[in-house]
Amino acid sequence: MRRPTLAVVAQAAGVSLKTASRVLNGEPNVATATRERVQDAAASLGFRRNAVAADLARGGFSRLVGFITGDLANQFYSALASGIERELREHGLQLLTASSDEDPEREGSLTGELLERRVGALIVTPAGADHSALRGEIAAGLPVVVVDRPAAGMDVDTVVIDNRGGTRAATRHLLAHGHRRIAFVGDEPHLWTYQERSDEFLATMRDAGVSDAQRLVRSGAHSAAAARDLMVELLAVPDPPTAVLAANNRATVGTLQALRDAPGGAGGAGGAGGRNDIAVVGFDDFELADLLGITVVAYDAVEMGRRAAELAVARSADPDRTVELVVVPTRVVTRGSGERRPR
Amino acid sequence: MRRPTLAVVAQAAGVSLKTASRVLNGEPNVATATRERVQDAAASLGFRRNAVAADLARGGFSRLVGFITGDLANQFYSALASGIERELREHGLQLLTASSDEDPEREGSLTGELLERRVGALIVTPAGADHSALRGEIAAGLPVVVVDRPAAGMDVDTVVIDNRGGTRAATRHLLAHGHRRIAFVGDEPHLWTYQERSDEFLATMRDAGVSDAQRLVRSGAHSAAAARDLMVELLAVPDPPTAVLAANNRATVGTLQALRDAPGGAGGAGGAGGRNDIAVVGFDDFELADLLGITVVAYDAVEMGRRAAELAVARSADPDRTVELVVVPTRVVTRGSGERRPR
DNA sequence: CTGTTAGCGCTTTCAA
DNA sequence: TTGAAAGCGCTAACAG
Repeated sequence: MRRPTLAVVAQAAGVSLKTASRVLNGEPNVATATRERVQDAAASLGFRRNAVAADLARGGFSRLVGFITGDLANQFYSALASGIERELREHGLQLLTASSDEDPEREGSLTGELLERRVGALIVTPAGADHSALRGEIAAGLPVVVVDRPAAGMDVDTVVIDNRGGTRAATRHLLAHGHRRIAFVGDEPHLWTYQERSDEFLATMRDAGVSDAQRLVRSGAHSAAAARDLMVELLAVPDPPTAVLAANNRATVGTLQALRDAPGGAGGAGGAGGRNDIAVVGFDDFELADLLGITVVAYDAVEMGRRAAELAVARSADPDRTVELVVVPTRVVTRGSGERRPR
Repeated sequence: MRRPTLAVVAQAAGVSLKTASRVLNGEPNVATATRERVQDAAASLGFRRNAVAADLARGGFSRLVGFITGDLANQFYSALASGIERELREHGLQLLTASSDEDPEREGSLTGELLERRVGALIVTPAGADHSALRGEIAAGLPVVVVDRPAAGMDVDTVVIDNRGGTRAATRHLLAHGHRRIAFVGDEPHLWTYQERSDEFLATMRDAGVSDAQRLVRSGAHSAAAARDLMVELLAVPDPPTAVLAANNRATVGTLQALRDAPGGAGGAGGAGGRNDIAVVGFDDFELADLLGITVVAYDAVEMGRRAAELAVARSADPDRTVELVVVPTRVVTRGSGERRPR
């Protein structure tokens, strides 16, 4: 597939290459007649400017922004991508996505590939703890924005959820409904978000005078299945919980499955479970939480992506601006499951 | 941010530009000593090859594949994107995504932008009916693959769901459980998927001896809210339905909301609704359908994306291969809601 | 208003 | 085994 070049268009229109360039880029100082001649030629030849060549000529940078994330099939990441893409588009930039599958090594090689593509900026949800590759690029002046988890020890623009605020609000919500025995079902303990959320949970419980909250804290709920197992176990401990704070959406699903399948409880037929006497609040909103009547800590993931892209654009424009930390607010959405009182 | 170029590396290594190029591209016929010298120089200078320049020199085509879709925040599309990206990566290609918001005009301009970026292929979920822009590109030799909906009147590689097969299976499933009064809640009537599904629904009903099935067919359920309204109305007609086929995931959600909020029925407390005597089968699987006990027609959206990317790659390799139509199979996943019998 | 002349960073002949 | 030179398609001065 051979496309007509600017030179061909220029020749067809009987003008110089530069004049054709001016017309096709909408630059001023071209006679109307000439302009039309060029436009006609371009149209009839089916000309499309070559953005690759243009970027190269302009100094080697493309109008592409890279986004390296865990997996686009995950709702949270795709919401981020959607927000990023929207914001970039406002600035005439395009989004280049790559999935790391949360594998630090893969993240490294993807970073390399995107850099070879000369992306103008990079947005990353860091999988690993080693950001040495990125550090070099940042030092070299590449605008980098980190989303969802901060990059330890790096002075870089960051967008994160208000994990502590959300956890505190959720915990207080359950406390306010009379619960004292509250379980916490969290993700892998090495994750930053786990640490933030579990820490704040314990602190809030302590402030409320519950000193042995640690007793009902569990980690490892990276999948719904794992969460279910954890919840099954929690239901069997002495002095079992009357309420649960599920610290991510898979934890919430697993928790609900365990409660549904649990024997005893107040009965009830619906999806809310066999143990629908136990209060549940989930971190992360999800489609159908409404239908299931699940109270959650919600936040706007699309907006998070948008803010990240905004930071990337801002830093491209001014490499010397001070590093910014954006904390996305959360809110408790009450839908019933979190308002049950202990019996 | 000024990056070292090949020329700089070559100079540092004391070789010609071409030799450096050979080394960095892993080409043969370079003395081992020379090779090492170049590699050292590249490493210490932090050299990264410029893929933009390389592609340009090689003939103007980038190793990028464009994906134009409705909205990445939509689960279905992001699953497609995930599958596409995975497959492309196998072939050393990168994914460039753009959201059209289902706006044909926007789709057109995005197509233009991606073409300017000289994508090597284009994967599209067509929003509009006018594919004239694409047609020209295809004629010019650009590999184009269409996903989810066929592009009317265009001879192009296509990946679609087995809409008719899935609908038939779902309808028969409900018929087999004794239902005759089955409602169909579908998307916007102008959508190809709506037509396929509603057509097949009516045909299957007719085959089963139900000639007035049209009576309970509704369209316009593009959002859950719209679907809910439609279902509320359906519950109020004379001889109301004893079962519902919700023809997309938003329709399913809305239907369930309407059933939950409906007065009367067999009672019950859970998310399955106040009218949990009415059977429900949804087209499209969704997270938590399991928890809600919803029977659905499921298919693998990630696999759809993968197949689409596969076709794009195949056509890039061989522009003259015959056009292919991939029909992704569906299966009925029984979870309870579709197995209720009419009372 | 319009054209000429150099590149951008790399690949690709074709020689040496 | 290595290198010199000529582009890829476009933009960016600087002249006319």
